[in-house]
Amino acid sequence: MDTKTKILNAAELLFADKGFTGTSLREITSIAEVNLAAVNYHFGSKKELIKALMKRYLDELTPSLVKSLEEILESTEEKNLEDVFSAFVDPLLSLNELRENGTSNFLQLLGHSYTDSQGFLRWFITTNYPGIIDNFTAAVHKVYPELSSEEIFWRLHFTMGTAVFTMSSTEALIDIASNDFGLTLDVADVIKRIIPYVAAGVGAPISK
Amino acid sequence: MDTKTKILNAAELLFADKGFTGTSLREITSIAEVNLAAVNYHFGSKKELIKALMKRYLDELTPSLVKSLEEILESTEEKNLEDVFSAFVDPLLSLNELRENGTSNFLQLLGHSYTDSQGFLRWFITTNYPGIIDNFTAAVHKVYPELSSEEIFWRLHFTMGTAVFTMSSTEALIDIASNDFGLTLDVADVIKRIIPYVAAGVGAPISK
DNA sequence: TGTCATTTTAAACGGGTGTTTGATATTTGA
DNA sequence: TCAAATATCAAACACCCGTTTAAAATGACA
Repeated sequence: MDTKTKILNAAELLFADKGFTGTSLREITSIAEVNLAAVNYHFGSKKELIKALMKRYLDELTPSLVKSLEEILESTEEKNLEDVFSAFVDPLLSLNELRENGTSNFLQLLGHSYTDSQGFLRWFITTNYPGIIDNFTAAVHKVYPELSSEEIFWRLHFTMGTAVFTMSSTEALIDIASNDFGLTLDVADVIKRIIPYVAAGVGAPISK
Repeated sequence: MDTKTKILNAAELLFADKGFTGTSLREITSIAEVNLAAVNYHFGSKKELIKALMKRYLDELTPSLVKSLEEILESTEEKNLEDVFSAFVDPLLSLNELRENGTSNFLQLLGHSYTDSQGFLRWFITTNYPGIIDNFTAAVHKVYPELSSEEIFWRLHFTMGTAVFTMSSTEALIDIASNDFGLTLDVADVIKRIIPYVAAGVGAPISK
């Protein structure tokens, strides 16, 4: 495995767990078993490393997500909101085949992009806005025409909040679920529980 | 204003904006206009300062939330899920009267507790679990008896995710909403948009 | 007014941070 | 094969971190 990949893999592990500001380059290069200076040599800076890490997932996710949503848009069959969200689920779960814990790692990284440092959220949205948000808006509009695109925008972000937050705290929640309800759960289980929730949320009646 | 309060106010501002690990004691004491050593003198450590900051809100919020939920439990009138969530909204919005931007600050701090450092989420839940979660579960159970307490537990956490993440990114989102839809919004507007969403989410049909 | 506890202060402590340097290996292509 | 480009390395850079110290200032109370 080449140095760049070793760094990205170690960074993903640590960033997802401890956040961007909470993880040092020395921890990363130590786990990656490469020299400290390699990060700046290959990526330029810590900030660029973070972007490269997100890009590695987004390059995989965005096209399959766009395709999945377009299939709904072009389909002649009757579709409902759960179908629209299931269009999200398969591309997201396929990140698990790409890399171990790919799905939850990506969503946790996305969560840190929201809260860790100002600007990453904006960067994420602006570099992926047209592909994903427009298609999502169109797909929701198809199955729920009364909803304005403005309202869809908000409900999409509520939905992202739900997914991202849940994944960021999956470990703690699975632990609590096990202690209080005697359940053993994995990421796929949690996602299956989220779908009815967010589908109902996006499909909520329009308030005045 | 005494030193402790000056520190707490400055810490709240910075922690909410930049997270716990992203904010240094030197920034805090500089903005609070107190000596650097005052934090360790009055609070013991940075970690204890964070707990004191959360406690300042929770001492205010928990009793009024419990009371608000108990009113629904004891009410003989017919209640629906939107009523249950409105029970959350008033106590949350009243934090705005306690302190400027109190509501969004608290929710952002809560968000950082989840993602910033391992352990704070657990601390928050265990110190507030009986009061809030049990009452919420009972209130939801009253208006939606078919839902198991296990399912309610999950849907409550999805709801917290929605609220916490929306507030964590309110600034960016309000900005985008203004650019793309020509809207001017404040926190109360956003919360009003969230309620139908989360009420519908929690009230979603039970999946098999 | 003088004593004693409380609070504030400047300075230093030991250690960790991201980044840069210049020398040394390693790989590449003519 | 041998020079040129690429990659790795240990060491140092300048700076920021949370915490501690011991002296100075302030407060309360007899």
